Amino acid sequence: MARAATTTDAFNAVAEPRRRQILDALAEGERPVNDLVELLGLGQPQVSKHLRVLREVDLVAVREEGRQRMYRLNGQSLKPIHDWVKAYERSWNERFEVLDEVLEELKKQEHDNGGDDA
Amino acid sequence: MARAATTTDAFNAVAEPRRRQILDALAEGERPVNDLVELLGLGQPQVSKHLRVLREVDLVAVREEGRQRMYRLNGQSLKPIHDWVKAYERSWNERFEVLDEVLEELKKQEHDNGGDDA
DNA sequence: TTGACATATACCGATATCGGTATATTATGT
DNA sequence: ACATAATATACCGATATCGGTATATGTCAA
Repeated sequence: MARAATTTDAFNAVAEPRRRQILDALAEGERPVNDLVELLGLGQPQVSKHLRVLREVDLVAVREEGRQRMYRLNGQSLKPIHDWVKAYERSWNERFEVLDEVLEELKKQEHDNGGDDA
Repeated sequence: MARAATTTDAFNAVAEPRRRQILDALAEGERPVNDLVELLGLGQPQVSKHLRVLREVDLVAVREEGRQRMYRLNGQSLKPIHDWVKAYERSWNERFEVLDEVLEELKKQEHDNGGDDA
């Protein structure tokens, strides 16, 4: 077995920085491939391949317009990632520190009351 | 060039589901390696290797205790991921829908006023 | 010191990747 | 019909990965 395919997950697809760059660009609106080629300074085939990966995990969608393919973002497919990291938010967010202190205090009081449940 | 090393990024490290599982387990508190081996149902060497990757991107830290290595979470290293996806939150969050409608309305009014800047 | 336990590392084979180059496909304009 | 533009696909070489197996390292206990 090797590493999981990039097309397995949003997690795997988004691990590649170029693909994150593409999503960031599309966040501002629909774009044809050549726009992205210029923006990334990467070869056209490479960009097309990255877009294929993003399509396969449903992070982007395409619309044909003449000989151009207009790519647009589908941010919803990032939700699983967001949901997962969100759970760790308290690790760095000061907003939770007060709450944590309160909980700690409650726990201490409970302990001071002794273990008897009567 | 090949795919970026798993130890490049939190993004790359976390793309592997086993490693996410490990972090989830450590979120509940410090654990020795063997605990994780049981939890994941994976070979001990494999777990050790996943832990190495997580260490290298600073997602976990170790503490020696006798012949055991107690691993603990360092959630702060997930912040870059959180920050990145957070920007896309409006794509699925209803909370933003009202705001988006307002902005859309403003844009329409601006357009109705005509393009002359006098 | 000898043996058992806990963990890390070395090596292997299979595989999917990434950028590059060349080429196929489809649409437009003349 | 022909050339050109926009995009997709095929092929290549290099590489890092993942699980598996075997082994090294270090610690405790008898």
